[in-house]
Amino acid sequence: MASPITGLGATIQRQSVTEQAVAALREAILSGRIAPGTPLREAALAAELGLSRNTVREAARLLSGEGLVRHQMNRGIVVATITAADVSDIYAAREAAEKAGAEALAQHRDPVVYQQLTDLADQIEAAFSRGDVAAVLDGDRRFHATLVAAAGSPRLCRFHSRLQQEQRLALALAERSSRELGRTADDHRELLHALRGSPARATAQLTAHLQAGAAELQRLLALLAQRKDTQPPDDS
Amino acid sequence: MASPITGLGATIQRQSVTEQAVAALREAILSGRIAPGTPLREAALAAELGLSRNTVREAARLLSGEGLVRHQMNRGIVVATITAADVSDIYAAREAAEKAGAEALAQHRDPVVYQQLTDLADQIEAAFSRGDVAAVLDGDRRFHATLVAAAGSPRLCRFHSRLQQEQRLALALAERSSRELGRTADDHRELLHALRGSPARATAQLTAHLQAGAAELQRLLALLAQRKDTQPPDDS
DNA sequence: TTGCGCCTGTTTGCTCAACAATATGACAAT
DNA sequence: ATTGTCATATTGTTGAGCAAACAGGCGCAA
Repeated sequence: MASPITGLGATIQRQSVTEQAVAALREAILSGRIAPGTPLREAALAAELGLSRNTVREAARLLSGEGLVRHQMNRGIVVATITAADVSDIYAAREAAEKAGAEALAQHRDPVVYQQLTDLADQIEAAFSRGDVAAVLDGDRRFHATLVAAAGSPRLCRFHSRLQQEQRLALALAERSSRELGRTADDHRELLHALRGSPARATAQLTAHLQAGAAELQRLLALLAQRKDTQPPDDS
Repeated sequence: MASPITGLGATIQRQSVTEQAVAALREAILSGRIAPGTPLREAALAAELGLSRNTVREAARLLSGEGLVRHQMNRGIVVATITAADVSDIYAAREAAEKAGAEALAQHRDPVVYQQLTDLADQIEAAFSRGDVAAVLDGDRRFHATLVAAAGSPRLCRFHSRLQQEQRLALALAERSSRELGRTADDHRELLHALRGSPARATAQLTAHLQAGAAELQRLLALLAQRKDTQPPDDS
């Protein structure tokens, strides 16, 4: 209707200051530069980001919708913290979403998706063998996101990516923490193989994969908590 | 830890003005008092609600996170509209969530949940037989919410209720529109029966139930759109 | 010591007023 | 019919400001 010339649809998009603030804060939080539990002082943020307090407040409301931040009446904004209960909840929800993807994939058997998954499994393995933890985690995220995308539901994808975001928040501190994720070596290959098989096998393997992941994250979380308890004064 | 006396946990909670505004707007939107597609003028809203424009903006950001409202850069806030594509998306996502609930239920077979579902099915039937459309729809929502709750994942529940909210938005206008939902008579009894049976039967029936619902909503939506096209000047 | 009220600085919740940038619709010019 | 121009409405964002709520320290009484 409006653009019969070329496929240039929604290419142009400006970013409001608020949106930029959201992006900046999200990045800072997810990268672990702002630790979970940290109170966010509005005035300080406004000063640091070089914008008004009102704008910061709007940004915070957006982030609150993403679950990265929590508002406490008259007490301000706090970076969300992920408890053990949250972790199991997140993984339960992920399982629901990814099972939908696996089932859809088992039906349409789209070769493109399989190709993407194979590539990602390769990338993960490569990253793993060269000890690039961040790349492994990123690959893992994309692998599972692709799986969910196979269901073809944008809302499910958004939900899932929100879950992944929260999960990422959980290990924001441990992001570059050693080889705790030893299992991820060829786990994805195995999962991919199962995804090529019968639906039952696929979902079973998926469940196992996720439960292993959840358990591992739980363990890592407990470890971190313990470390925090042992050496409270860490300021240098 | 903090309240060892009685189960009074988070009973006390104040509502900020912003939250009240959110509640008021949400109610107005879901009840159909503000039609989908309506632009929300900040100044007008501020005046009507008796608060500042900035607060309205914050509330809008919150609602945007709920998907009830959309922001368009320099063009303002618009009540979200649900397209046919959205409807199928919503139902696909709902299916994923509710299947998780059905599977969990098939495992633990919690009699309490079955009881709740039975009660709700009764309520729905009663409401249906006395022609109370709103009550039928409400019962339907609660039935499916209870099913999802059986999975025991708060995040999944929130996601599902958000989906239901969007769905509700879709038929905000048609809420009291006749007996279009004839099928809902004992459909839930049937579904409940299947939920008591094997997991396979349960999910199959659930899929059927939801697809029927989606189709019906699509039809109703098309009908409304057509009606809109036929008599554009409806102002009396 | 423990518990209590009181005071004080800090931070939030919210308002108000203002201004630049942008969109929108009408109108004139081509 | 298309384009340029312009007035108007609305948004994006700022900055200041104030009342209320919180947090922590201090002193006083039990």
